[in-house]
Amino acid sequence: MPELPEVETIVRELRSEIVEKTILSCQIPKESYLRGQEVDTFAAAVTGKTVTALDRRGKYIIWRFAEGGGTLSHLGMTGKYVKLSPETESPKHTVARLGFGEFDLILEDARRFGRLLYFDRESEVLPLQKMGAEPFSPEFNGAYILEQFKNRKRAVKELLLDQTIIAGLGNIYASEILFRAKLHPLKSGETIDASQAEELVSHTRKVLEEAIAHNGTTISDYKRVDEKSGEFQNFLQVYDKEGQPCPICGDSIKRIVTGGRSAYYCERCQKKQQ
DNA sequence: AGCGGAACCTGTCGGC
DNA sequence: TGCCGACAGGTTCCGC
Repeated sequence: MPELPEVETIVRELRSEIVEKTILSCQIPKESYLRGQEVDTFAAAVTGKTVTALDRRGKYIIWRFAEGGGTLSHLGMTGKYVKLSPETESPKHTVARLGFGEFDLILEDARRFGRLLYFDRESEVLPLQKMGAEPFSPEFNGAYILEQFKNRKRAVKELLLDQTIIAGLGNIYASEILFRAKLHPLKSGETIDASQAEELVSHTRKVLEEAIAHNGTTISDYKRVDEKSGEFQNFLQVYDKEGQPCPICGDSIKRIVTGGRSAYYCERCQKKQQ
C-alpha cells in the first residue's frame, strides 16, 4: 500500500504518539505475520521496552528501543496503524496490538503482505542491508542512476520500483515521476542518458516532497494514523487515469502492464526513443 | 546476473 | 441479487 511519502507521514504522526513511551503489553494474533520469529519471542522482546526513536528507511518503519534493539515494520499493501482505547475490541484484521497504557496501538493488515520483526542489531537486518539509495540523500544523483541503469535492459519503470536501486518508490510515484521527466515507462534502462538521469533525480525528489507535504496519497485504503487520509491524490497527473486527458497535451492517458504492474503514461508526451 | 512469472492474501468493483 | 474475473500504494522465490 504505502510508498515513501505515506510511510514518512505515518512515521511523523506515530513519532509524536509513542516516542518516550513504554510498551506495556503485546499481542500478536497472526503468527504468519512475523518473519520466522515466534510470537512469544517477539512479544517478550518488545514488552517493557521504551521507544527512543522512530525512523523510516525506504518503505520500512524502524522502531528503536532505549534498552537496545528495535523493530522493523513493513506495511505491505494494506497495513495501517490505529490508536484505540484499551477497552475496544481488536478490528478484524489486527496483526499486532501494543499497549501503551492510556491507549493501545493496533496494526491492521487485511492482505497480510506486511511484516514485523524484532532485531537486536540493525546492521544484521537483511532487508535493510540490500536497500538502495534514499531519494533525499546526496548519494542519489545522476551519476548513481547512470551507474545503476548501465547494461540494464529492463524497463525504466521497473528499475524505479527496484528497492535495491532506489528506496521507497512504488507504483503510483513511479508513473508520476516518469510523466514529469517525459520518459516512456518501457524505455530501456541502459538508454537513459546523463541529462535524463538528472531529470529523473530532480523529479523524483520533487514529486516525493510534494506528496509528503500533502500527507501522501489516499486512493483506496491507505490511511494515516487513526484513519486520516492523505491529499496528494488530488494532484496525481497520470496514475489510475486511463482514458482521461493528459494534463499537458490532452491526449488520452494509456495503461500498460510491465513487471506485472500497471503503468500509466501519455504516449505523446513520454518518448521511448532519444 | 538478470529477467519474467507466480505466489502470498483479502477486499472491492464492474460486467453479465 | 449473485457469481466471476480483474485488479489493488509490495516483496520474494523459483526456474530459465
